[in-house]
This record gives sequence, C-alpha cells and structure tokens, in this order.
Amino acid sequence: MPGEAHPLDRPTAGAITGQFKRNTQAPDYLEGLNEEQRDAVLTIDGPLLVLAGAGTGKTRVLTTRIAHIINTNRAWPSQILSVTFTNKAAREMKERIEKLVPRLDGMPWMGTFHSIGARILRANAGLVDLTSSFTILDTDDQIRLIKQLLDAADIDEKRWPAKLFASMMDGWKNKGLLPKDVSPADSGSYANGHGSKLYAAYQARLKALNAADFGDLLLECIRLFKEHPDVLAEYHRKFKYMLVDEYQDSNVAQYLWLRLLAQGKPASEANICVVGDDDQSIYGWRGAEVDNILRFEKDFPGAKVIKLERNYRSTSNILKAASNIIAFNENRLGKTLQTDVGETGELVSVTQVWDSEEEARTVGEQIEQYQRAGEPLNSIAILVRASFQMREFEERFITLGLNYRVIGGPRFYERKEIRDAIAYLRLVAQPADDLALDRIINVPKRGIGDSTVQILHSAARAANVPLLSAIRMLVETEELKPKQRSTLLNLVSQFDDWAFHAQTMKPFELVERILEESGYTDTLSADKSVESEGRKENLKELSRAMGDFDTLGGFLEHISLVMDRDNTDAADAVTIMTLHGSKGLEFNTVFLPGWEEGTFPSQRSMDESGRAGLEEERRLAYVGITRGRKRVRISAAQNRRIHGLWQSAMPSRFLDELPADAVEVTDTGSSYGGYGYGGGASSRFNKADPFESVYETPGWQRARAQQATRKSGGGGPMTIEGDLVARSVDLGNDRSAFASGERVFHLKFGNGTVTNIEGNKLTIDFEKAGQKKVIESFVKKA
DNA sequence: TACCACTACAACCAT
DNA sequence: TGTAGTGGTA
Repeated sequence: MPGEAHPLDRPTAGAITGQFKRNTQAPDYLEGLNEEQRDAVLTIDGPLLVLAGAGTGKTRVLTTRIAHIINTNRAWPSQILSVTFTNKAAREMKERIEKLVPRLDGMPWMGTFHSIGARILRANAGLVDLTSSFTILDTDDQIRLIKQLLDAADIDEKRWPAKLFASMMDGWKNKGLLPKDVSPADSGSYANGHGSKLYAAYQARLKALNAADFGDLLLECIRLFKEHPDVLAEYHRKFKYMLVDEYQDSNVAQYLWLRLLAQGKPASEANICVVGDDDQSIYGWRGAEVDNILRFEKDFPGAKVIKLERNYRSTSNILKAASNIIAFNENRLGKTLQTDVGETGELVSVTQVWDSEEEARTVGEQIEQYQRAGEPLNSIAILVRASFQMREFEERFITLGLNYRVIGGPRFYERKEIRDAIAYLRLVAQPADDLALDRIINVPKRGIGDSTVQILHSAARAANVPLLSAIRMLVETEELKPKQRSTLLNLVSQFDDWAFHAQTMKPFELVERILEESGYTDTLSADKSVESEGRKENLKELSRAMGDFDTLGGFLEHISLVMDRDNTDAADAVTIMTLHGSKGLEFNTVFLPGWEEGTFPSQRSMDESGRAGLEEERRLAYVGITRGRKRVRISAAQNRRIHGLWQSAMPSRFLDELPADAVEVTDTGSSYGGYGYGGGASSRFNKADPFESVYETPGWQRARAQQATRKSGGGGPMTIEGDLVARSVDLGNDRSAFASGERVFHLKFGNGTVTNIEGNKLTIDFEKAGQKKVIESFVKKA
C-alpha cells in the first residue's frame, strides 16, 4: 500500500527479524514491544479489551498474540479464530504470522465476519435450506431481485425505490432481525407497511435461488447456531481462542454472532480478545455500533482492559491537533495519545482558498515543492470527505503531469464486463441462478428482448422451476417465435457444454472459452468505442486472476467476498482517496481539503443522525489527521461547485476546534478575510451549542422523505403472496391436471381442445391458432 | 428489438 | 456537471 509502513518495519518500534529462536527465555517476538503491548500479548486467558489509538501498533499486538498462543502450544493454529474488518487486513496478518511462526502447522481461521460466516454456512448448508454451492449475491443482484418482487407485488418502483428497500433490509439484517422480528413501525416505513412481508418474500426467493446475500452470511449463521445447538457446540469445542480486530466497527448481527461463538464458556472466562478504538468508529451509517465496544466490560465481566496510547507514527503537533478535535466529542471511552516519535515537527497548516479550483492548484504546487525536495509521491495522500471532491484534483494533476492514483471508485469486480463474465460462470456453477441468467440472456445481444424474457419468467414462476429449466421446457413447445426458440436452444446447449467442460477445465480456460463462444469477445471487438479496449484488458486481467484458482467454486467464493482493488501499482504516485478509505494507512504528508460546513462535516450526516452524526464526522477528522506522520495540511474553500452549482461555504467548525499552538494559518490572498479560528472573537461554533446552528437546515433527503409520505396516502391492500409464492405444479410425473379432449384457454392462442398429454406439455388444437404444443401451466380450464 | 434523446438526481463503499 | 434510467421512435 502506498506510503504505508508496518510498525514492524520501523526501527523505533524495535526490530523483529522474523526468526524465532527456540529455547530462549523471552521469545524474540516479544522484544521491542512496549509494556502495554506486551501485556496485551501475554494476557491470553479470559476476556480482553485492547483500546488501541491510532498508530499504536495494534496489528502488531494481534499478530504477536496469535504467534504467542501457537508458540506456547496453547492451541493449534486451526483452533484460533481471528476476525478482521477487511480481507486485506486478513491477508496482511497472515503474512506477518508466517514470519513470526517459522514452522506453521496450518493457519488460523482468519478472515472477515462474512467470509468466516460463509465458510460455516457452506459446511452446514443443508440445515439452513441451502446447498453448499449457494451463490453469494452482491448489491446489484439484490436490487435486481427486489425490483422483480416489487413488480410482482404491484408496487410502484418510482414511489418506493428498490434501493431504498435494499438499504432498509440491510439495516434490519445488520441488526440481526429476521422478517418476523421487524417492528411494525419499521415495516410500515416502506410501501405502506409491506416492508416485512417483502422482506419475507425476498428471503423465500433467495432460498429458491439457492442464494444468500451478505447479511445472510451472518444472519443465517446466527439462525443455524440458535436452531442447532449441537452445531454450535462443535464450534465451541473447535475455537479455543477468538480475536477480533476493529471491534468498534462491528454491528449488532456481528455482535450476536460473536457472543454465540463465545458462549462455550462462562462469559468471565471466555478467551476472547477484541481490539478497537472508539475514536475511529466511522461506519455508524453502515450499522456499526460503537456501543459494542463501550459495553464489552459488561458483556464479559472481569474483562481486562489495556489501553495502547503510545503513538509511533505522528509528530506531537499532529497528535495535539487530533487530540484537541476529538476531545469535543462527548461519547467516548477516553484515551490520550502520547507521541513516541520525539519530534514536535511542523505545525499543522490551515489554508483558506477562494474556491475548489484554487484549492487543487495550491495542493498541486505544494506537492511539486515536496517532490523537488526529494519526497516520494508515494508518501503523499489527499484525503477527501466525498468522492466528488476528487475530480478537481485529478484534472489539476493531469495538467501538471503529476502521477496520481485514485483508490476507491468503481471496483474491478463491479465493472460491467467483469460482472457479465462472472454471471456466465455463476450460471455454469449454479444453474438455478436466475439473476445471473437475467443479466446475460441478451448479453451479447442475441435478440432476446423484454417480451421474450417476460414469457420465460412467467413460465418459470408458474412451474416453480429455475429460469434455465423453464427455457429447456419452452424450447420444446411452440410458445416462442422460431427465432427466439432456436437462439435459446442454442444458448441452453452451450451452457450444457460449458458445464461439462467445467469439470475438467481450469477456471481461466473456461472463462476464455465462454467469452469466445458466447460471442462476447466478438461484440467487444466490433465495438469501436473508447472503452471497449479497456474492457478487453479487464477481461484478460480477470482470466489472469483466475489462474490462481483450481476450481470454479473456489474462484466464485473469492470474487463474491473479496472486493479489494489491489492497486499494486509500483509506480510512484500521489494517493487520492476518501477519509473512510484511509483508515489503517499512513503517509508522511497528508492533505485534507474541503473543510467546509456542509462538506465536512457533511450536511447529510448531520441531517440523518443529528448529534451522533456530527460526532462521527469528528472522528473522521481525527482519523484523517492521524494518518499523517510529518505533515498535515488542511484547506477550506469559500466557494465550491456541488452538482454543477457554485455555492459559497463557511469554514468547517472543526477548524475552530484545532489547538492554536499547533496550527499555522496561511492565506493564499485571494480569499476575503480570515475566519478567526482558535477561540478568537469570531469563533462561531464552540460558544453556544456546537450543533444547533446547522441542524435546522433541512436536507434534501428529509424533504424527499416528506414528499414520499404525502404521496403515499391511500392505496388499497397489496397482494404480495399471490404472485411471489408460485403455485406448485405437478411436473415430475405424468399425472396432468388436464385430460385429453378437455376444453382449455390459453392467453395467447385462445380456446382449444387438448389432444395429447406428454408430462407437463400439452398438445392442443386451438380454434384460431391451429395445433400447438404448450406448457400446461400456461393454460386454464375453459 | 435497439437506439437515441431526455430527465432526474447526486455519501462514506466493506462484506 | 455527469451518469443512469426511462420512454419514444426507427
């Protein structure tokens, strides 16, 4: 990662060579740990809470602790469960442990809550109505599925956006709520009270698709544990030690999941170690509960609490600035960072500029200065609050010819061509994956339009079978026009072919074959647009990435869980990223632009979450400042273009919260006056309630919500079940609901008489359309 | 069925 | 300002 250095790499933190000498009294890996760190490593038994401030070496503590457990023979690696917040963090920890433990006998269970949840679910899939090859749906699939449900339930998607429901449901799942647990009030806030019904219908569809979404990876695990105590007990026996990183960002579902796993022993003896920093909790909007960390001592009575407060990263001026700001928050456990770098360093600079263009220009000039002074661009980062702020910097850097890299943005796997390719693979692995088929049935274009897809869908629903099976049935009949019929027939046999080859081919060979045979590559080649070349490149990159996998299933699991964009660009470049994305990283020089009211703190955050939202924004400021090792440069623009409109802005209240003696204020000369920060007469916010002044401004979000409520009045009862839960039609055996000679009615062909019955296919003499073969579920008794 | 023009709308983004 | 989604037309 850019500019990042592991605490392990830093000489001041003590050198660890990675060699473990046997027979030494105090093992090598304990050397160079400070007193608290060492305490945290050696306190192995019983519950432990480690409050680790920014830059205090918490990852080192975690890895050393795991190494220590293994080296002292307290547990096999496989008996250790270590939960991280991102897959990247898991990977880094693995690498470090491999260095610390020379002859590692297996690996601990390391991964995110979700990846571990998936692993447990696959092992016990049968108990939660899935098979072990279930698909993991991403947000895009979810929206697609919800849209289908809304359509079936006759809910106007314009009034009740699918996205809104997706995020509500996400919220419920984050809270550990099953459809039956959703309160009427919560349920009522969507589609006139049909929220929980839709949720239930959605879950039913997931089972039918043999799929789980991200929330389910935890929620279904919890259900599994609750409904099958014997299974839970197995895991109790298995996991002797549990470690959790970034505990401040865990949500309720994750908390419940952990608690169940920790229940093998009385709470006061649980071998669970959680590490976190309440001041760095910045994912409240995603359901994280700071409460989890605040109440750990209650949950696990007698828990030992260790605070890591010695910071090995930043100069004292930077720490002073960060500490001063975070002290304005009320809801915190309270830690004070002490620098161990031993340098006062440069003052934190605050620059006010006329507008965002000038801001980009100024930052660009400063970076060029640092560059001339020999500073590598890799050690410089620009941390913005929202991604729309990035573009101006990019444009400026292009003009200057300054190398930069943007972290975030559309991730690799989210690109259209990658998702298309994956949809093909998913369908090969899992023929019941209707969402995948939906995606690629007409990609590349093969003349299967909406109307045809509609027919296929209703056939599938009526027969209660997956889409692909419905197609198999329909191509046998005359329900479809000859052109579509032959196209689909061809498609189905292609899939049979691919499924056959999937058993022997390497995944990367398979994907290349599919792209070739489906015509995807040809279509891209025919496309003369600028992007198509890049798309081809991406697909090549995909097959390259697949080279690491031996089985299709293994690859699909990886792709659905691992969404890091590994920008392993070796090139020297400035990093541009969001504050959220910067957590856990560090840079010599950090630029923090856009410190204006409304942008940072963000208006939306305050509108939605009030004072708690403001405190979270403040923690974000704290995270941003503490990323800097040597230099932090904050700026505020007086004018900013938001969605194409120029708006004037007030300097952020956070500027008033910086300590005067650690900060220098500079002015580019093009702005009007100063903003008089630092307890001066014009200090606007920290006199009265720091919150009130801005809170009353209604955000667009609230206005829209009100509008929606007003519009939604009335509206009769909805019939959700009727359409969602398909009628079960007897397909397997030859007992048909119809008899030869019976009069029937078909929506498209009209009235007719049954002349022959073959399984679920009927041959009918239609009065107007003549003799046709159709599927039973398409006709009614006349 | 496919393409183009027009409109609406806009966080943080891991799993 | 930029993109994504919708509706009308060839």
